[in-house]
Amino acid sequence: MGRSPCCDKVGLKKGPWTPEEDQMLLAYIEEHGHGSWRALPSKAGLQRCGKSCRLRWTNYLRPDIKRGKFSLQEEQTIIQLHALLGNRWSAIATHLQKRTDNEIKNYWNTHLKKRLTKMGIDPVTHKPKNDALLTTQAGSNYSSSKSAANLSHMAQWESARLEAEARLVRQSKLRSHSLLAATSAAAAQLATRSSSAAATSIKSWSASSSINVHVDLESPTSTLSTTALPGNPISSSSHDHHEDDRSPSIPHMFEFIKDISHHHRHDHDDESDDWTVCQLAADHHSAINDHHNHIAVASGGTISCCSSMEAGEWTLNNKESSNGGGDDDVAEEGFISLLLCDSTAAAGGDHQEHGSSSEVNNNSEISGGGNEKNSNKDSSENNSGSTMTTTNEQHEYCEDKNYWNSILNLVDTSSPSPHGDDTDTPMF
DNA sequence: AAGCTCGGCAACCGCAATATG
DNA sequence: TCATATTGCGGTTGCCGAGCT
Repeated sequence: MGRSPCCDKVGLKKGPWTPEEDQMLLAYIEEHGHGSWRALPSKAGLQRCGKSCRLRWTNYLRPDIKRGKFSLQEEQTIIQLHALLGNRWSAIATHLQKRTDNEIKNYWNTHLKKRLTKMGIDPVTHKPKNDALLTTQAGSNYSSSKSAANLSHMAQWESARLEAEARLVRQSKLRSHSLLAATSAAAAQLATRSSSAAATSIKSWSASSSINVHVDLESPTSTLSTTALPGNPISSSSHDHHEDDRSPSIPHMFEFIKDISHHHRHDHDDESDDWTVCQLAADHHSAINDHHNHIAVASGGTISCCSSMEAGEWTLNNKESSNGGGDDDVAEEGFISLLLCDSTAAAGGDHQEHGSSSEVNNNSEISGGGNEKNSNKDSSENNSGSTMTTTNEQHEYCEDKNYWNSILNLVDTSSPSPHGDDTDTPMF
């Protein structure tokens, strides 16, 4: 049968820890390690439950915890990651070394959230709060499309991201089990399974973000189909799109990330990885804007986007990279790092392998910025005339980019660096 | 000086996922 | 396979100190 009953909570102390208790816990863990938290309190002579001990250790006593004021860099990272991950504090904490999820959560709730709110930014969606107002008041096509774009951009972003994450995870698993994963049959099977995983993820995400997304799990072509429900302008579908679905939001997000990277690592000699990712991102957006595009993320952080006139079918450009198999955490870590253009963290990801013909990025266009990149790709690969759309997108894209710039700039100005060494770092 | 309000943070609670017998 | 323990996580609470009236 199951395990022995859990510790009863009768007679166990609650509330703030005393220095003596801290000392007892520390001494015990230093000597024996924590092992089983359930058994620890009695062994250590503490009148606490194991859960309380674990919490105290992980959030306070652990020696590798950095305490004190958050640096500007840390604030930036938290905001970035929160925009990407939402309230997944533990995931955010993994990217902020020596900070606990609890600390980050508290800091967000007490500082950053309020700051964004003050600035008129919804801290949940990271979008201007007056979007809805604009929609209802203006009523013009442009305003509608802009607000729809703003509404949909996070949805599209999340959908694409989750799909990519799921694909990375699946492929990592697959590769760890077989060296023959590169066969087309395996790739097709992988695409099938990852679509389901992504669909589940998207369902989960849409539930948490109060956005209704219908996921068609029955597609015989392994198509991830997310269709906006009536009244919801959001659609991340690779098919079944409507006019309103076109959104410049993805590039603005990626441009945002690109700028973060450019700023954060401006002293790096080789920024090609950053640009590669951002170029990929821009292409990714182009692919999404095209109603019939394929997006594939191969293992090791290699992202491939390929365009097709065929109705939304997800394909996988299965590129074996040199870093071998990895576990799910590594895959996710790599992808998040990829999103953050953090080549240091993503060093194992070989995402510089981007020159294959199946991929659409082209570093020679870097200096042109995201707009040019998008339109270049659109014009070269999407022959379904999108000139007008592209022009509008560029306009809205610039506004969206300004939005992200303004967020971080305002955060910057409203939060003077405790170190006073960030004056040369315009956030974006 | 006393009372009140508010912000920050440590800790608790409850749920979900995972591990184990 | 199932039941239960354990662990991890995110939301929430409540204490405490600082600032204000």
